[in-house]
Amino acid sequence: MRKHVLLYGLLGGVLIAGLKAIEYRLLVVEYSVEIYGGLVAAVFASVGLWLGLKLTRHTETVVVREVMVAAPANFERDQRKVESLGITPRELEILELMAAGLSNKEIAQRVYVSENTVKTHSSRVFDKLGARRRTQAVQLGKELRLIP
Amino acid sequence: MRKHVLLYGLLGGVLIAGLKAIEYRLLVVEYSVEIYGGLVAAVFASVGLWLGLKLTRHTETVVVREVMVAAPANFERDQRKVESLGITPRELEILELMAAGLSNKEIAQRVYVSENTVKTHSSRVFDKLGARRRTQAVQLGKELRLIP
DNA sequence: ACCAAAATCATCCTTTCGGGTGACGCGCGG
DNA sequence: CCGCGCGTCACCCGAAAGGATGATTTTGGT
Repeated sequence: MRKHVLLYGLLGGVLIAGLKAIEYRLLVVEYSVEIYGGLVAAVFASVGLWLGLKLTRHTETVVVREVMVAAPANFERDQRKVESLGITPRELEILELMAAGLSNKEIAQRVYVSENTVKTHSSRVFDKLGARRRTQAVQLGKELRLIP
Repeated sequence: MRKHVLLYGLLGGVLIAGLKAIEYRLLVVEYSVEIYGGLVAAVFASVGLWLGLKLTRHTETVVVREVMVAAPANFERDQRKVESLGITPRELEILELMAAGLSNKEIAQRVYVSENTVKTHSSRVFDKLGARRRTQAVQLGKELRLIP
């Protein structure tokens, strides 16, 4: 800012000096006064305009417009809760399939493991979520933003 | 905008004329040239600066930031689907409690009926929804907007 | 290479679910 | 009055789910 003012003043001085020189050289020319008056006007107007623009260039008003967004469209897993509960990726996967309404047997076929394995995973999930039934686990999973 | 330009030009003309008059009146004064040059400079600089400010004052940058707003707050039951599926209010109630993760026994205690009754209700709901498991029924119920 | 976590599978046992069936009472409309 | 829809309840049986425990294999990081 101060730089601008100094520059401005300096520029003014130089201009005045220049004009003075011009004045003596163009004394013989008629309307020299108007000419250099116009010059001065033009230059300073330009500089002023430029300065004005410069000073307000970054005066942006940020308008935040809140938009209703379909909530279920963008689901973001709460990774912190997942970690704090110590739920593994596989367990999360089984939980999702449970939420989709699949039985243990169907889940087993889907992920190519034995039904026993699915039961183990689900048991662990229930334990970590504090759930006793799969419907409860699903409900908690959705509430805690672990699954969509 | 054009108004500004015209005003600017007019003001320039007036100033020039004024200066011309001043010039003749102050001919005797030394440095009259510098004085009115400075005047011109000052005036036009001011005008330019003012114009610059004026032109950019309302340069608002509209930033649309999509914000997640509590969307699931508004649940509207699809009454048409409820009727078309022939689901009774009581069945819907049991379905909601199932979705909350309650067991048949817990539901029975909650609504003051026997567990057998809850089982018949749930069986009917499964039949009407085409579900084989309660988790599936819950999933379908949410999908069809029968329950929140 | 080694350790810990994760994933896998199994077995035994209990509880819960779900299907099927039958029955009873109540209220409402033909 | 009688039928119908709804809500209620019961019994049986097989399937699915859940708890407890132990074991083996994969995998990821130091």
